[in-house]
Parts: sequence; structure tokens; C-alpha cells
Amino acid sequence: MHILLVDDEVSLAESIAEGFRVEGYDVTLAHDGNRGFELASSNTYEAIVLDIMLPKRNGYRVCADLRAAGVATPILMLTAKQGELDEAEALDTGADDFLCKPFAFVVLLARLRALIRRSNTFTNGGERLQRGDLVIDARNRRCFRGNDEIQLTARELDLLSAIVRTSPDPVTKTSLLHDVWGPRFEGDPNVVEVYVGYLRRKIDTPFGRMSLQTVRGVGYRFQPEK
Amino acid sequence: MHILLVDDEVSLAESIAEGFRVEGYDVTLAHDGNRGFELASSNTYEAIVLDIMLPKRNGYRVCADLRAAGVATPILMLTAKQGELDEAEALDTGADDFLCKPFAFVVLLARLRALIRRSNTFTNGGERLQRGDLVIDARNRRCFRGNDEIQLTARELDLLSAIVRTSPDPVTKTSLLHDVWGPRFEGDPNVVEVYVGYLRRKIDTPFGRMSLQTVRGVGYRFQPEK
DNA sequence: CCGCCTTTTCAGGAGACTCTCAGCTCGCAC
DNA sequence: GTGCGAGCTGAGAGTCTCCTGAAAAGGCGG
Repeated sequence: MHILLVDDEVSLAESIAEGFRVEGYDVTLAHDGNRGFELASSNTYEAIVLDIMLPKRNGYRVCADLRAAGVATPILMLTAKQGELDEAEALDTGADDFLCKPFAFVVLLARLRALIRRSNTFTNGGERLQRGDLVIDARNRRCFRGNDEIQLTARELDLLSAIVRTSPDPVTKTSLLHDVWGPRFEGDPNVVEVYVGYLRRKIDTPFGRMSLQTVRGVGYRFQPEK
Repeated sequence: MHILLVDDEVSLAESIAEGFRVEGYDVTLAHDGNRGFELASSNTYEAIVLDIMLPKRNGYRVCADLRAAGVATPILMLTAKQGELDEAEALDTGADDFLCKPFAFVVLLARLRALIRRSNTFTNGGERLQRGDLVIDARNRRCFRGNDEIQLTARELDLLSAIVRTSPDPVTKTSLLHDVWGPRFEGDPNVVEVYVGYLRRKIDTPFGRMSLQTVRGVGYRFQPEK
């Protein structure tokens, strides 16, 4: 697990880096935008933490340039002020999440973990999940029950993957929200229930199954058989 | 996969070559224009990376001479300054793409890969693509549905080939734009949709088929049967 | 230079997808 | 049995993606 941290406030950067290392990550530091871009584009990292205020090339540009160069690594931007403008611009340039300074280290850590998990979930190449007669072809984004193909929307497929991946262990609604809707989702958590409903009508009801089970007070579980 | 790299800045060239080798390519180096031309015209490479500023014979001339000699290998030119003039001249002499120094290695790599994929797509000898009753005769640039020949324009045929080649895996619109319209296309990405529409009216509608399928949020897929 | 064919742009509209909301059901504790 | 909270679901609004027809732009041969 290797992280690139780009921030020009040397002492802050060092202490964050130290924190990450304690948590078991490798960390590479860059103190200006150009160096950050160079490293990010010539190495492979699990995630990039990118300050906006940077010498030589600001965070927005580094981010935009990386995306333009085809680098898909998840990027978490650190914004100085709490402003809608910053948010919008950050997400526009291709950042995956952002955090306003000042922040607690644990918050940064949590966000970053969520980001990494999230990216592993879906960009993980041609993953093929199979449980019983249910097959999820992640690469081609298709889903089958036996020989019957089931048409799922993007959200439905992401949600189903997230639930099936840990099967037969249950998943909490909170972690589903994080993994499927992203760490910054602020809408009605009821979406999860709504979408589980959609899924049941597509993968269970037509086949007389009950594989998407509710674990009351916890979340959901996928049970292939019985 | 063999690449010819022509650049007189020895240390830069070495490091680029090293990068390519790490990526699994064979690399041959030439440090002046004459040597570059000799090698390129007497051997077969997957692609040529050609600096413009070269001793003995500059990159434009090497490129023009190679094309004049009938060498069709894809060429990516490295230009020193960001200038419209350079661009135009490079493409005029028969280069397929170009990149302004300084560049990040991953960018070069990405461009080169796109170029190679692109050239494999269409120049791949007289390849014959067949899926179900659809046949694409790449060498003669003809297309059949069963016994009926279908008249396709150049663009339509390239697009159809690109979609059918990976069938039944879906292809993203982005990669279609890259492969069919070239890495430097900057127009309206809606062209892809327009052309898929043209294709459907030629290869599907008249035969009552639905083989060109939309994968919402992703791109398109060719499904021969069902 | 003209006309035809191909390619591209553009704008409107249909339909798909996502999300919210409010009312309802169900399971559980008492 | 009753009441409460958790979960389910149908309806509908808002948004986004994709499709399509029309027309402009570009290319090529006559």
C-alpha cells in the first residue's frame, strides 16, 4: 500500500506521513506540484493526497494533468477554505474526494481508506464473482442467474457486487453507502433500501429465491442457497 | 513488440528506452537521423518514436523519407516547442501523432499504446472478422450480413471493426474515439453516437436485428446472436 | 468552380436512471 | 394485543445519457 502525499507545508506533511506509516502504508512525499506530477505519473500508488496550494503547479492543475495523462489513481484533495467553489472545482478536475483544512488525522485516514476500498471494488479489472448460480461479470458489467442474463443499472450492479463480495457475511448499510455512493453522499440513507428492493425484484422474485436477506439492525446478506 | 527510438539526447533516450523495456517492449536506439532512417527502412517495428531535432537528418525529413519509401509504421514525433507550426508540419510529413517536450513518461507510453492499438486495428493485414452472420473483410474493406453486402463508408467500417473486434465485450466511447478518430481528436464526442446510429440503420434495422447494443454509461457492445 | 458524398456539429426530445418522500408492513419487546 | 422502530415500496420529480434529424463543413472528382 503506497501513498503519494503532495503538500508544501513540510512539517505538516512529515507528520501526516508519519501517521500513515504507523498505519502500515508506505508514503512518498513531494513538496511542489511539478514533483508531485512527475512521481504520480511515473509510479503506481494506491492513492494520492494532494494539497491545492502548491508551488510551481497548483493542485487543480496537477489533478487535471494527471487525469489527462490517463492516470486513474484515486485522488483526495486538501482544500484550504470551506467553499463551494473549491469543492466544485476539485471534483471537476477529476478528484475523487476532498477534505477541508484543518482536519483531524483520523478523518483523513478514514476518507483515504474508503477511497482505496472503493477504487479496489470497481476498478479491479475483470473480476468475476460467483455465488451459487449467480454470476457477476465485473469487467463487462453483466450479471447472470444461471443462463439468464439480468439487466442491471450501474447502481444496482455496484450495490449487488458490494453485498455479494463479502457473502455470506452481512454488510452494514453504512458501509454500503460509503462503498457504493461514496464517502461524500449526503442524501437520504433510505436509497440503500430502495435499491435492495430493486435488486430483489430482478434477481430473486422472478426466480422464486430469497437470496438477498435483511439482517435487522445491521444490513444485508447474500445467501446463495436454500 | 519492437520499438525504434530515435533521439540524440543520449541519457534521455536511454531512460525512455529503459522505461519501455520495463513495460515489456524491445527497444532499438538510434542517435541520428541517418541511422534512424536506415534501421526503420530495413527492419519491421511496431512503432517509431522520432525526435525532431536530430543530427544529420532532422525528424521531419526522416519521417517524410520513410513514408516516401513506403514504410507505414506508426510514427510518434517529439517536438521541442509547443507550436502550431510544428504540429502541422509533423502531421503533414506523415507522422501519426506527436508530443511536446517536456512530457511525462506515462503520457508517451499511453500515446504510443494508443497508436499501436490503432494501427493493429486497421492495418492488420487482410484480417477477416466474423461474428455470427456478420463478416468484415478488412483487407478489401467490405462488410457482409450473410450474403448481403453492406455499403459502409470508411468511418463506419473503422468504427464497426473497433466494436466487433472485442465482441462480446463492450468498448467505451472514449476508447472508440481514440482508436477510430485518433488520439488528438478534439471535436464533439457525440460523433460516436451519430455513427453508431448510422451503423444501426445499415447493419441492424434492415435485418430486424439489435446487435449493436448500448451499454449505458459505458459504451457499446456487439452481440451477434439473440 | 461545381456538385456529390462523407464527416461533423448542433439542438431538441425521448427515455433511462437515480433519488426523495410518504405511507405502509413487519418483527420484536413489553 | 399494542406500540415502536426498522425496513419496504409505489409514485413521481429531476437529471443525465443517448438518439436523431437537419444542416454546415470538408474533400474529391469532374
